[in-house]
Amino acid sequence: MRIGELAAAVGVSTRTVRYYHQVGLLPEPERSASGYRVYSMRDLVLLSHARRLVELGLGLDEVRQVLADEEGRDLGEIVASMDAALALQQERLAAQRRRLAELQERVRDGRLALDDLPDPQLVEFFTRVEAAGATGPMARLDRDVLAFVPSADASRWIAPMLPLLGDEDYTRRLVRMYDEFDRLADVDPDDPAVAALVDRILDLLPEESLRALSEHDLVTAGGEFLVDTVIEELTPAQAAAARLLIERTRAPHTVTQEENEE
Amino acid sequence: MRIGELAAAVGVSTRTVRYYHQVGLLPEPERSASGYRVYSMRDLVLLSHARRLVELGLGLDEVRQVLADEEGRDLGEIVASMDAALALQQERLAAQRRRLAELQERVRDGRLALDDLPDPQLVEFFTRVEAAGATGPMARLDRDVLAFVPSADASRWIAPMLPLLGDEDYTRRLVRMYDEFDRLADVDPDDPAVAALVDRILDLLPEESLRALSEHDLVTAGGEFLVDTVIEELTPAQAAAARLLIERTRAPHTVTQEENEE
DNA sequence: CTTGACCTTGACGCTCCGTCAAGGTCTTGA
DNA sequence: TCAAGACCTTGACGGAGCGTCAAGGTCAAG
Repeated sequence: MRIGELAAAVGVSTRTVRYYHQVGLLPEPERSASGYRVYSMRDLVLLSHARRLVELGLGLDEVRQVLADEEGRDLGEIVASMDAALALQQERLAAQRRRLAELQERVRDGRLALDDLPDPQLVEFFTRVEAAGATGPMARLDRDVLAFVPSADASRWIAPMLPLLGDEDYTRRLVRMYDEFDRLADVDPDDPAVAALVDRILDLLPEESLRALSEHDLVTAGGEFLVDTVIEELTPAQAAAARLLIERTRAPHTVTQEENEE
Repeated sequence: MRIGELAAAVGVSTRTVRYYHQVGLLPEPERSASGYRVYSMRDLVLLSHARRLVELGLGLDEVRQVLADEEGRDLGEIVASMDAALALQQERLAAQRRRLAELQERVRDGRLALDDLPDPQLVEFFTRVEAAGATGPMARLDRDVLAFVPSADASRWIAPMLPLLGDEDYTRRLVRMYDEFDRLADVDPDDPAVAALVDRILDLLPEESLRALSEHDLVTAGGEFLVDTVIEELTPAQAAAARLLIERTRAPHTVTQEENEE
């Protein structure tokens, strides 16, 4: 039997057989006068045994060990650990399919799949706010941040605002807020418009949102760097506003003016 | 944000991020004066979105397509086909675990895991025959052949002999048969011992086995080459015996002498 | 100023083979 | 008998998704 026949009989390629010789998984057989490999039934059995193990998922070196160990004693252990690994994979697969189903659902009814917010409440919030006209850089940045922050935190922050979106006037003011933040871009950091905007924001956001933000804020949620990164993307005046906002939410926000002396 | 922070935030290595740039999965960000890559929140969101898709099992080029399609319209299709693929994987996993469980069982009680016969009846047959002393080359070859032939065929051939193994005398004669086949090695192909052994074998094997062998013989079961290969492993006299045996089982074996004029 | 933690590009390694390439060999049919 | 076509040989590269040096340059802290 030559290599092609052997390979065909077991259902692998000749390259595979040669590779198995190369890595010592199968013994090199005798050669014919012309240098061809000549195989026997023994090789056929060895190869098909090896393939069974490979197809069960063992790596080639594990197979080599099993084939080398005339007893194959610890094959039991190997199999047991493989089974454990498979069970774990099954769980992961099931979890993946669950997530896929979720994603599928989101793709179907809400069409924003790309920027993939981690929570349906966030999706709803930004869908509505963007529909109302908040499409500038600051709205985008806000959305990006919320897409990254753990969704439990983010929704604690956003959820209290959802009912308010029924009020058209409120929504308009939210949009204006984003808008004014954008327009802060070219302003001087010491301009009173900065503090004024922060005041308006503190006024606009529901208490619960502010409390959620202060208790579990960006620093503890996303790591220190997150705040820094966000602020670095802003112009100086915008950065000043952001820092001020954070500081004011951290202190009980009812006590606003006394503590801030800068 | 520099590459290390970005990577840590998303939970990948810096090498991964650079690789994603290299393959165009993520846009190269701005560089600082010193050449460091500087990332923004946008990149953070893009990367973590990409990772979600990768962890769901998409290949990197699929992820690139999804990210490139700003709309991501056919993401629905992709997700659907992925789900199908996952379902298929789940089935395969389940099947693998079943096979693993079988193997585990075989490893536990019958310890012959190495030569891994495909059928418990074959295992029993050879366990008993070898225990009775058939350990020579011919017995080994027979086992190898049976290990390779589809197990349904092989067991149709072997099963009728199992009950006979209860008879010690019968078993002894089986062992002698293997033995004599081995001792045919150095004999001349024309020696009358060849035909004599074949007669004894035909006499010894149960009719059902012979019928199974003739109806569904090695040629149709394992392919032409199998017979040739086996015969090439034998000495001339053994080969002659094998050929004679095959021929005699093919013809109704009750009519033995008349047809064979060679 | 030195250390140590980062960053840069470039290159090789890993698994399990697939896929040429550049030959030599065997079988078959005209 | 000779050519064609199917096989065989070794050797080398490719590839998916990064890990892991190597040989430098940068940055913050002590």
